[in-house]
Amino acid sequence: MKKNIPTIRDVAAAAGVSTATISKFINGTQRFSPAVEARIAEVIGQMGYRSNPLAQSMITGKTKTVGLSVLDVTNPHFTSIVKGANRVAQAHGYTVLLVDTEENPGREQALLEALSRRVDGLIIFSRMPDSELEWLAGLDKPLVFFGRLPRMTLPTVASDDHRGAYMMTRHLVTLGHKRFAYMGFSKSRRDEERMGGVKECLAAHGLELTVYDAAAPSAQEGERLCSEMMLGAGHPDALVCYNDLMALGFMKAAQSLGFRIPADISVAGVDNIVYGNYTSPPLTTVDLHSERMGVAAMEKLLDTIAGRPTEPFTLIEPQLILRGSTANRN
Amino acid sequence: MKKNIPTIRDVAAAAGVSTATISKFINGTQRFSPAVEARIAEVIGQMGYRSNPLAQSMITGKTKTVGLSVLDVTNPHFTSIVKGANRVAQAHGYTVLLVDTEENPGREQALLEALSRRVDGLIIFSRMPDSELEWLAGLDKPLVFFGRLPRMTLPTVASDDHRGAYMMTRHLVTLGHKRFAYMGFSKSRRDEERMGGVKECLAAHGLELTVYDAAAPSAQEGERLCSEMMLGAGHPDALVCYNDLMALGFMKAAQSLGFRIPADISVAGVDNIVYGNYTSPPLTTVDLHSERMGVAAMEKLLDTIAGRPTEPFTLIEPQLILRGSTANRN
DNA sequence: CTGAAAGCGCTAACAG
DNA sequence: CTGTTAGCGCTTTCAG
Repeated sequence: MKKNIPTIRDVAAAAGVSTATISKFINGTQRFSPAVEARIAEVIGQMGYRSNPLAQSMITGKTKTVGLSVLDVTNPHFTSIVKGANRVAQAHGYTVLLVDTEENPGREQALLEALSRRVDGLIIFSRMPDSELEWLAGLDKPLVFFGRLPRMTLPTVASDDHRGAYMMTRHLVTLGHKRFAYMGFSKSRRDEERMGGVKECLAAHGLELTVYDAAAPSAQEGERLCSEMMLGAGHPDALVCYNDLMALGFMKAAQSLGFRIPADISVAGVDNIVYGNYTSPPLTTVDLHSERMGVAAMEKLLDTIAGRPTEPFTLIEPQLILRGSTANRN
Repeated sequence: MKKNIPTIRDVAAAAGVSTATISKFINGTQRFSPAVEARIAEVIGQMGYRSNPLAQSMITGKTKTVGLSVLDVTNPHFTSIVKGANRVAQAHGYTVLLVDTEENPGREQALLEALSRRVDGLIIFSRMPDSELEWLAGLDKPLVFFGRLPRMTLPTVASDDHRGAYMMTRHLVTLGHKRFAYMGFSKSRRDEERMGGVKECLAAHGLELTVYDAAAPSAQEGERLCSEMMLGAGHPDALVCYNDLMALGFMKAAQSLGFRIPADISVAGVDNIVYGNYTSPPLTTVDLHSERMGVAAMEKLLDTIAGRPTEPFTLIEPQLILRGSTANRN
C-alpha cells in the first residue's frame, strides 16, 4: 500500500528536464515546446504526480484555502453561514476548512492558531472575550469576525440584533401582548443586544420584562426553562427567545404541559432556521439572513486577501417572519 | 499590521544558540542545561514565536490533523457525525478539518485531493461511484469510508440500513398497515439498502410497495412529492421516507392539504435527527446513531494512523424510535 | 549538552 | 525555451 509518492524531481528526471521546467509547466507559469510539453504531460500522467501543496505553500505563502471557525456545527444558523461562505469561496477557487470550536472553548486558541498557519485567511465566529481579540490580530492573517466589536479593530460582519429584537417586540406589543418574557443566553455577545432591543421597545410602551437565562442556546435548555416560566403565578403571554432552537424546545415542553400556542402564549425566536417551519404552529421569528452573512464575510475576506479595498463593517438587516406561533390579543 | 513573524533562526540568534537547539527544545526532544532552557523560553516568550506547522509537516510528514468530508453540513445527520468525530479527535490531540462537498460534486475529487495532502488521514462520506473509489486508495493516506462498499477495499463504518428499514416496516405491518409507500433518494448508495429492507419485509407479508423518488434528500423534496402521493386515487396508509428531513417536509405538506397524521397516514423517517422531536406529531424514525458512527470512524482512523490494528469494518446497529407519527390500524 | 550541515519538495530569480 | 541556483522554515543525523 505504500506507493512512493513521486516528487517533482522524479518527474523531472523521468522527463529528462529540470525541476524548474516541471514547476513552471504545472503552474502554467510558462509555455514550452510542444515536444517537451507532451513529454512532461505524459510522464506526469503515468506517474500520477501531484505537487505537494505544503511545500508549495511554504514557499509562496499562499494556500488557496481559508479557515472558517464556528461555535457549533450542529446549529442550523451556523451551517447556513457555512453554506453561504462555501459558495463564494468555491466560486473563487478557494477551499474552506471548517472547524467546530464549541466542544472545547479552552482549546479554541490552539485550534485557531494551528488553523491560521495553514490558510490564507480566517473567518471567525467566537465567544472569545474582548481581551483575547487582540490576540487574534496577532495571528497576522487576513481575518473577518462575526458580530459587533466594542472597538472595531477587525473587519466584521454582523446582523442587527438589537433592531431585529426591537422589531419583533414592537410587533408583539402591537398585537396586544402585555406580559413579556425573554429567554436569553447571556454567555453570548449578542444576547445583550437582543435583550436590549426587547427592553428598549417595552420601556417605550411602559411594559415590563421578565428575563430567563439559559446555560446553552439549545432546544433542550428551552424545554428545561419552560416549566419554571409557565408554572409560576401568572405566566407571560409573549415570549421572545434568544434563538429558534430554544423556542422549539420551549414550545414542545409548553404543549406537553397542556398550554396552547399561541392561545396561551405567543412564542418568537431569532435566526429563522428551517425547522421553525415544521413545528405546529410554525415559528414566528426574526430572519438574520445567516447565509447572506456567510456570503458577506467570505467576500470581505477574499477581498482582503486579494488586497482589494473593503468596507470594514457590514451590517445585515433583519427581517420579521410571521408565522403561527404568535397571535393577536386585541 | 505586518508583524514580521519570527522564524526559528531569529529565535536561535536572539538566544545565542543554534536552530537545532531551539527545535529540540520546542518539541521536547531533548533537555538542555537550565540556563539555556530558561534563556530559550524567555526569548520565545517575548518574541511570541510559534513554529510554522507547514514547514514542520513538510519534513516530518505529520500534521496532527485529520480531514472529514461530508455531503452536506446542513443535514443534522452529518453534523452529528461531525460531533462524534470531533470529540474523539480532540481527545487524541488531533484537529479536524471539515469539508462540505455537496455544493459541487464535480469538485469533490479536487477538494479531497487538496485536503488529503494537508492531513494525516481522511474520513469520507461520499456519493462517489465505485469506480472512483479506486482513486481514493491512490491518495495513499489512512482513510475511513462511510457506508458499505461493494468490494470492501477500504476500512468502513456503516449503519445497517437494510435492517433498520426492515425493522421499521415490520413494525408498521404489525400495526396493521396495508398500502405502503417508500419515498426514496436513489442517488444515494444507501437508498437501495433501505428500500430493499422495506421490500423484503413487505414481500414476506404479501404486501405491495409504491416507490417515489426524490431529487434531493431534503424537506423541500418531501413537501414536493406529497401532493403527488396523497392526491391520487387511494393514497398509502403508511410511508417510510429515506430520511427524517423528507418525512418532515411530507408531514407539513400533508397536514396543509388537510390530512391528519397518523390518522390518515403513518409516516416514518430514518436518522433520528433531533428536529423530529419538535413536530406534531413527533416523528417515528430509525436511529442510525450518527454520532456513534462519527466516533467509530474517527477511532478507526486514528488507530490506522498510529499503526494499531483495527477491524476493517464496523457495523452500527439501528434502533427503532417510536413516536406519534405512526398509529395502530388494528 | 550543543551545533553544523544536509536536506523535506517546491518556486523564483537569473542565466544561457 | 530551458536549466542553475538559491533558499522557504524546520528537523535530524552526526560530530564535537
